[in-house]
Amino acid sequence: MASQPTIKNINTYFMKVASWNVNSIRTRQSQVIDWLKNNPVEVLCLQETKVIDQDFPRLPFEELGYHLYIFGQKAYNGVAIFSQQPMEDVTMGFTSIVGESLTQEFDEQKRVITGIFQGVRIVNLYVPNGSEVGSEKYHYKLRWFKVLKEYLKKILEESTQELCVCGDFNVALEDKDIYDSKRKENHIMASPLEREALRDILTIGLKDGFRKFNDEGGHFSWWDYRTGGFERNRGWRIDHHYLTDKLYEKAISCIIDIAPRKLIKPSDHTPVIVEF
DNA sequence: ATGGCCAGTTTGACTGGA
Repeated sequence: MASQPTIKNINTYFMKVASWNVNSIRTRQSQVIDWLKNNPVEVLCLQETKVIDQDFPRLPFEELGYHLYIFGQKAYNGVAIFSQQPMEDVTMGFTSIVGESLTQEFDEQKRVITGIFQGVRIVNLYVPNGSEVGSEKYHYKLRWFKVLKEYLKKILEESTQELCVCGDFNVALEDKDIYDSKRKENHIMASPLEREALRDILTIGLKDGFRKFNDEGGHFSWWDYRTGGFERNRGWRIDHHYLTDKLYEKAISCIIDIAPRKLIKPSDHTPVIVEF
C-alpha cells in the first residue's frame, strides 16, 4: 500500500485518484464501500458498473461524503466517478466533445466520463474488450481508439488543466505487463495493432504513471476468473493512469492494491491508485 | 492439451467479458 504523505512530500500531496473495474457495482457494493473506508481517495473512477442510472446504488456512497457522476446502461459497460468535492464541467460520452460525425456508433455504449476535480481533468474510460483478434468487435475497438485520440486532443486544446486519463484500457502495452507474454503475442489485449493504437494516443503527451515508479514485470491489475489466475498470479496489467507532463512529474506514487482481489466474490480487476 | 468462472438478462440458456 502507498504510505501517507511524509514530511518531505507533504507540501506536494494533493490527491489520490483510483481506478477500479468493479464488474457490477451492485454485486460489489459492499466491497467498494469497505475499500473507500480504508482508502478514502479523493477520486474513484469505476468501470463496468452494469446498471442504469436510476438503479445505481447512490446513497451508501453519498453517505461516505462522495459526489457521484454516473453514466450507465442496462447490463453492460457503465462508468462512474466519485469525488470528495464537486467536479466541474462533467461530460459523458465522446459526442459533446468531438461531434456526432465521428461518434455515432460509439456513444450508445457508456464508456467515457470526464470532469474537473481541483483543477485536474479526470478522464475515466472503459475501453472495449475486442473479443478476438480480427473479429468485428476487435475492429470496433481499434476505431474506438482513433476517436479517443481525437477526443483527448480536443480536451487538451481547449483546457488549461493537466490530465489524468485512467480506467480499464484492455491493452497490456508491454510484454512484461503479461504473465506469459510469449504465448500471448497476438492475443486480444496484446496484439500489435491494439498496442500501436494506444501508443499513438500517448504521443499527444501522456505517460504511464505506474512506470514512473516501477520497471518490473509481474505487476498485474486483472486476473481471469477461470484459470485460477489470481492464485497463480497469471495476470495482466491493463488498468492504467496516463498523465500529462506536469502531473507525471508531480506524481509521488502509483500502486496496485491486490487486497480486494483476494476477497470472496471479487471483481476480476483490482484498484490502481495514483497519488500526486 | 483443454478448459475452467462470473454477472445480468433474454433466467436454468443465452451474451459478454478478457
